[in-house]
Amino acid sequence: MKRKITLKQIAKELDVSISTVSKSLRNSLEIGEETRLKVQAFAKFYNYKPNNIALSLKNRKTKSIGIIIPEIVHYFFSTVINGIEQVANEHGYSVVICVSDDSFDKEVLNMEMLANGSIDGFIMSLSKETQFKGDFHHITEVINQGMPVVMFDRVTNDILCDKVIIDDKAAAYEAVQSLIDSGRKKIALVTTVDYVSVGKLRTDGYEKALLDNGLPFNEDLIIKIEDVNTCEITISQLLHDRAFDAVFAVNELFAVTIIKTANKMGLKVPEDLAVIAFTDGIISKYSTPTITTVSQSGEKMGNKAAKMLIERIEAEEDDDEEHNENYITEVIETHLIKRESTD
Amino acid sequence: MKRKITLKQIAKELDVSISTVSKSLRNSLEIGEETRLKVQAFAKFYNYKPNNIALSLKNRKTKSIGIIIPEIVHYFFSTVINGIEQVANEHGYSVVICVSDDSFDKEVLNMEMLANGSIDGFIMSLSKETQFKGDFHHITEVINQGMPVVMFDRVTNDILCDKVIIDDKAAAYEAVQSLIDSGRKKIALVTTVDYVSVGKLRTDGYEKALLDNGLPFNEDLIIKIEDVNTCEITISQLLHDRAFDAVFAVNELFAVTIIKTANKMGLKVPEDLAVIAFTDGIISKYSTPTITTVSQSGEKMGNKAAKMLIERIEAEEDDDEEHNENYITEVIETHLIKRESTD
DNA sequence: TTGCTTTACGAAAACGTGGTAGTGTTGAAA
DNA sequence: TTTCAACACTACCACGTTTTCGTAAAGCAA
Repeated sequence: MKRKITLKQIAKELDVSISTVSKSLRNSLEIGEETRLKVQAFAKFYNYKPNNIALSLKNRKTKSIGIIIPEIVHYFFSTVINGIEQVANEHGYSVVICVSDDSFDKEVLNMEMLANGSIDGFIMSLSKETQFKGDFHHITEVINQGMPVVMFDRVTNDILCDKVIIDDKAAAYEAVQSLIDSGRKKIALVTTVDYVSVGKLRTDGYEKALLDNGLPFNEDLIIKIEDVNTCEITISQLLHDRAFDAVFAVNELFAVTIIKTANKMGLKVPEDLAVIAFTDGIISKYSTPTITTVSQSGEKMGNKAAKMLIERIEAEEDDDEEHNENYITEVIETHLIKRESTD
Repeated sequence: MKRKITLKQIAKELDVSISTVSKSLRNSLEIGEETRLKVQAFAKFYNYKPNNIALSLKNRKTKSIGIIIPEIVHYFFSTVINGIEQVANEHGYSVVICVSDDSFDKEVLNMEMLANGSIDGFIMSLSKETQFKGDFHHITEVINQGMPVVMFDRVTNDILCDKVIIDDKAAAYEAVQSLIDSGRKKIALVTTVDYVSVGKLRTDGYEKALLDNGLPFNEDLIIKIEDVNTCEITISQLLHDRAFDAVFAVNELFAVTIIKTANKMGLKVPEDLAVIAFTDGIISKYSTPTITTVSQSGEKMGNKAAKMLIERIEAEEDDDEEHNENYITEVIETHLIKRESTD
């Protein structure tokens, strides 16, 4: 077991100075050819690689970016990570991932842990609890320290930074409109609790689509679910009353649960009940029937977010203390993927 | 925008030496109370936090662990990451994630990138290509440098290190046995190509269960699939011939595809065809019918792997250059989760 | 020989930290 | 008065790099 070799050890072994070794390896003309080649050969033999940590300290750049997300066992978030990782890798960056578990405290802790020099910038999606509390001091702090932050999906207007989102309202509008176009009149919305930003926006789009089509906006048809386990009971109640003939669910887990509940009650999808889900995940593709969804390319979001962050990071290098704050919000396109759960 | 404050800056500002500041903050008795409190107040005000990079360099410990996996948009792997992250977080470690994309080159590149001081140890699952090539020099190299490595799920006997696996053979045996117990005679195995270690082991278990029960082992009933898209065609052909009445699939994607194919052909699951899948994922829970699976707790594997790695890392600190090489292989328990796809 | 330029290398600082060893002052005991 | 300990703090080193500056030796012209 030989620990990794350092410049110092090479220098000692070859009886030259550290600087000579360093320069030889970077092919500096300052060093005579003989010495240079000797050093290079030696370094190659011992498989010398510069120590990243030392480089980070010197350059004040870690070449790694931090990702803070609410969950990782989650189709959408893992596609985003995938997207980030691709771009990061292309640019020689590593990604450090922290899971907030939708907890405010964990989010803060994780950010503090990474903010002390471990990374060059953050890409994050807010935890539910953070959105609920509306407390973003940890993010402000990081930004004030000059560390770039890009938020995606679950964002907030209270923080000025680059953002990557989808037009949740428009996407919801489009989905509901398509249900209306196929003749549905009583469309339910199954959503999360209000403080999750995207839930709110999707609700807005739902409402607008109804009103624009002269349909009544009925509060009773908005079903707010905190936990997917309580979903079934609520749904079956309403289905029993035949209160709606179509449903727009803000995620595919809700959607598949609704379909299963409907099936149990002898209702057929899509004949008796049309279903559209937000977020195109793996369940929608493989459930029976397959589910019509609003696609929301996590990979694209990740790509874009990583590009924006790296651009910021590398811009800072040049301008040095001169970062211009014209933050941009990128909107990723969505489209409706029609499958069997609608007609 | 104020950059993070350092000991040096505090020292300068308060006109004391850097050591005084450092000691004051660590509550050393060497420093008089007055100075100590003054420094602490100042540090608190400017929100001083020691720089992680400098600490890493000094301590030769990064407090982060590297994860190399073939895919991230993958239920099993993401649960493993989740498990690792939990334990890592508890112990004050961060996780750096690299995706090999099942490519040998990427795996090597990623490992090299992280091995130069960025992390204290690896947790990894081999890429398909690496298993195919049988080239593990990059791993040996890392281990020789004294960096602990824990492999999980897709492992190899050619590398000596700690491992976390499930007993693929026994689990497959159990699944097939349960199909036999329910009266099935013609059981097909839908698996991946041979070089993936787990695929091989599961095949072995399948074969043993058949032979132990006096059933013929028929090569024709082993369906090797490289790409899930080709699955449907092959399957429908065999189903058409009524060649089998039960199927054991090595992953849930294969299983759900088989069920859908069977349904299209008018076959009923489980009446006409019983299905068991390896790896309990989200699809099995939500497909129709829900799928009986061999649960393989990724989270537990992640927990265990992280614990083993951190133990190694922190053992090295003490023994220093004295690591004992009695590597262990931890076998995580599996069990059959019976759902609707079997009777 | 003197003075100047090249060549080829070395010393040292810097990045931020933390521990060990050292230093100077004060007060009290011998 | 001398000596010694306690106190309060500073100096210095190491971690591994890169880079700037310095300089000795050699070569060359005058």
